Amino acid sequence: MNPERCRTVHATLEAAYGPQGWWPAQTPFEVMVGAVLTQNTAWTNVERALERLTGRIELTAEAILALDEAALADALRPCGYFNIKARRLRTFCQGFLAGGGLAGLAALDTPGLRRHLLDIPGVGPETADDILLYAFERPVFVVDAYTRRVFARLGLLRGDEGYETVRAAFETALGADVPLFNAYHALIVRHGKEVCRTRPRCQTCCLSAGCPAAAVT
DNA sequence: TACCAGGAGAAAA
DNA sequence: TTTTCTCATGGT
Repeated sequence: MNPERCRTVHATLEAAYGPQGWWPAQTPFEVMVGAVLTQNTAWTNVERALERLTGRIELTAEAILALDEAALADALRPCGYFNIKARRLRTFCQGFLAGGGLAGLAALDTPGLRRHLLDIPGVGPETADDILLYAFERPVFVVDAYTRRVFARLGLLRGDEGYETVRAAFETALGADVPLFNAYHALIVRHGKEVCRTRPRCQTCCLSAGCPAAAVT
């Protein structure tokens, strides 16, 4: 990843869309719950599920674990995959408490915290990195499907690289910069929603004249 | 009607 | 080891 072009893409997206103010949550724990619920799911549906859940219980690991799995799944119904997500959310809460809760996890260094999160069934690389960056403010770049799609179209990625390869490429190009990582990932998602989603199978939208990112090519 | 969404894990090849 | 399948509601 060419560092200069990597920064140019960010500047171009920021100029096009402005600050995104991520993550849309009130507390670090809400970030974590949202990160699990948003797996392969539109955020608007996650919001519905969070509203249903917080309408029934306090949003704490203890309260979630006190709810039986069927009741939890019912609350999560609007965000899809509700049976799987109920199980994953309960498992996550167990891992959260086993790690000493917010304070215990915050005391871990970033590699240790990442390992702990990845050891929790249902937490993959992207979910772990969402949590690291947006809940714990650690300098970890979040890679998602939009990142691959946009940067492949820009010719900055092949598109078939492994998760860790892409993450390392961004972190090397940009240096450890939490506010930048926070803003950049949010802008990529915004761009994906605004442009790529309108033409999901289009391979060239980021190269077209109407695309905000076209200026970097 | 068909496709996709801020993935992850199990099963099959 | 790599690819394919499953999970599921809601918006476009």
